[in-house]
Amino acid sequence: MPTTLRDVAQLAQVSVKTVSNVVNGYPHVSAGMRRRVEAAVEAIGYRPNRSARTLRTGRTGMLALIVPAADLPGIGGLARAVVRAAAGRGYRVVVNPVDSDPARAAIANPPLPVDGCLLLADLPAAPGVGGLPLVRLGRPAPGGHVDRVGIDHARASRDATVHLLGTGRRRIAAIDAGPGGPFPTPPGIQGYADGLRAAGLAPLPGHLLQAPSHQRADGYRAARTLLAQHLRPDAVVCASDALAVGTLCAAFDAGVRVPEDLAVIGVGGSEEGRWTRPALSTVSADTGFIARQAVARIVARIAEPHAAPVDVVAPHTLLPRASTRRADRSGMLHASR
Amino acid sequence: MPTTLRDVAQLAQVSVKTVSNVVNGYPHVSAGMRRRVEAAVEAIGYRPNRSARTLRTGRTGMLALIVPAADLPGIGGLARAVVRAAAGRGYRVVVNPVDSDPARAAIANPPLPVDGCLLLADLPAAPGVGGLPLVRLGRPAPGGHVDRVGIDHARASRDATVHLLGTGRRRIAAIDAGPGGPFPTPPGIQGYADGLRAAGLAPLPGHLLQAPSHQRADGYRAARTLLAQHLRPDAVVCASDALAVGTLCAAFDAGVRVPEDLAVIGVGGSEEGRWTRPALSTVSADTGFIARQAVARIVARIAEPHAAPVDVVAPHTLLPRASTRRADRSGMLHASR
DNA sequence: TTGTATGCGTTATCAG
DNA sequence: CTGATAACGCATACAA
Repeated sequence: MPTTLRDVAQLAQVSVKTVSNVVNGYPHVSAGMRRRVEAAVEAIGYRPNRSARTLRTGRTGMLALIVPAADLPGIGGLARAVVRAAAGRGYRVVVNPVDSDPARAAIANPPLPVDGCLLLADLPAAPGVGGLPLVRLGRPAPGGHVDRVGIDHARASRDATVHLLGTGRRRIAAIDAGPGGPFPTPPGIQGYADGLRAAGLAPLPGHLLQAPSHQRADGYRAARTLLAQHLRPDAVVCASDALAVGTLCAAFDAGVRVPEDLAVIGVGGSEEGRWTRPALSTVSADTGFIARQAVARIVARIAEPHAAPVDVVAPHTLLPRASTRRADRSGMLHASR
Repeated sequence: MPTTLRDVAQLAQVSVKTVSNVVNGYPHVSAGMRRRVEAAVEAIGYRPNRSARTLRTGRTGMLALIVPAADLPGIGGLARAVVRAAAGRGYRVVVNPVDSDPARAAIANPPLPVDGCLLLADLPAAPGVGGLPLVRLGRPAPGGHVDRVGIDHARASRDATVHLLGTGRRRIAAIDAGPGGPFPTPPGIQGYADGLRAAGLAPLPGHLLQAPSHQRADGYRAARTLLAQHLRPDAVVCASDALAVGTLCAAFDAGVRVPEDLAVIGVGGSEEGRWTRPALSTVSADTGFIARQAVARIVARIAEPHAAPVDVVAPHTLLPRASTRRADRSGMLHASR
């Protein structure tokens, strides 16, 4: 027994069009009429039928935020930021967790009645798949020309590396993750190597790891490998906070002290990193900025589907915390100053 | 230029009805016809319009999972479980993060075109708000008669308390959280007190804390208060993993060793609890069970809106990890064994 | 087994 | 400023 526009019209003794006008805030309605209709709406408890509205207008007023289904640090914070940013522009957001593998299908098969998609995570996705406007969050798509909003991961890694160098570390390792396919060099590794080179150093053999994905367990495994090296690193740059959390655990389990024996830094600025002990140093992405820009992008893309793709680089900030604290009394080889 | 059923019909030289039949898997269609139509569908790239379908049938095939917008441990895992369980019954799930305060409005104002809502978190919600079928996940609603699926929190707390007693702890404190309003005694506190009583003990004054909400920071603050007590507890039962993570951090920052000086246990069985150090002991809820039952409940509720509300109690398991490990050599007062 | 016709609740076009 | 009316794309009762 859903109540319709006609019911309201009947009760208020007006036409459907008038009710529609009132409901949609059409300006040219007399005040008296408006109040009469509003009273009827209230009395009968009318709620517009979104499906009918969508069918008619072709717009849903909803955006999908597609995220990996795994329980990863940082997703919650980004989701909240996106919801807020979208609300400011009259859009609702639904979050759509997808398993990493069938992801392609989930996107290609436009499952949700939405006006556009925000795609988080390193999911493979051709531009405009499903015919839906699409904006990537995070890393740029391997080859495709798609709108994208995110930090410069190479620079983030470089900044992290420089930070570690500044605290006296010299044997710095790196863990990146993601689909390695079309990438010549993963940006995390690239920036790390740049940072090292700028200091006249070079990555040691076996100090560059590429994990399959950004799970804490991937970071854990990679870190174990690292810590088993003959020349054990005294610091690790992780491409995400998830990897860094895994690294922290691996160090603890191996009896390696953080930050005394090993400094660890992540990328993302996730909430979870504030709640590890030692607290996790991280290169924090400005999620508010990313969310606002992403929403602005997708809105623009919806309006102008064939415009040239834009790449928005979000600012990042290094957040030094306990996990990279300078290790003054440790037996470091080249401790500076 | 969206392609419609008519376009397909025209191309395949059949009626719309036939195309509809094929698309919807109607059994009585000749094989040849089916293949012809399918070819046309493929050729033209037809995708059914969900809004039109929903308008016609009144069903969206979607469920909303309403969660708190905060970045909390455990939500991701539950969301994944719900998505899977729903997929098994032909439903898609959209996750809808809501800020804790305007939550009421977000629910009352049925925002999403869905057939039903699964409501996580301790949001206040009258039964059938928004006219949508509703199932609560987690704690039972204060007074309302609503379907609900979740563990028995009192028993979970009791089990946790008994576990701590079994490891030799005697000065056990408890931290619960949530809207305290209509609750006579929060279930977490209740079960904890029961467990203590069964061992002939009683809660010490100042050892029962009620935090405003299940944030890590709430746990942190409560734990600080606890650790500042004259008679410092040697164990804490937390009503959620989020509170427990905060407690872990508070202990670390205060120089209190876990588990030697303080045992900590949470409730939830979240992924994050596996990645703290020491790893967090927890009373793990069977999320798969909860998700399946919740979906079964909401499906039943959609079919039978006026049936009597059901309360499904999910099984829980105690997962002992390092954070409650028996402290053999510590200076405990009444160490048993 | 397949085709025709109707209406789901809205918005938009056009007169009044 | 307001009212009648035609789509929007689909599923279904009914007819063939």
